Amino acid sequence: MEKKSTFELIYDVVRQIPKGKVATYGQIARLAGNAKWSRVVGYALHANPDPANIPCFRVVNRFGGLSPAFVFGGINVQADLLRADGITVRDDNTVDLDVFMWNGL
DNA sequence: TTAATGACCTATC
DNA sequence: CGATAGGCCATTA
Repeated sequence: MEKKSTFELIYDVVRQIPKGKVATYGQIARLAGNAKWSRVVGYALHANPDPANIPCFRVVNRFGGLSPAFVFGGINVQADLLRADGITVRDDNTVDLDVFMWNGL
């Protein structure tokens, strides 16, 4: 039943995000293979069927701002998780992409 | 089945 | 340089 759907590709990229770094939807979409999956990427993370291996909290938009709706338990929790990874989360739940934007190994 | 929406980005004027 | 518009894929109703 699983045939490597777009979600799998997106999850695969998100899973490659190293600790202490964050990736953007567009970047993930690009690494996934198509730079137009940006929307589907957000959808995939929104579905987040495997939050255990899909740290959506490490995924931020182009502005470095986290999502308005978190699934792990609370958006403020995400900021805490990012901080636990050594990431600097701003007061507005924004991350410094200039320092943590994952290059995409 | 069709239609509409969505945690977005990129390109162009 | 700055701002606007459009587009693309998948999911859900």
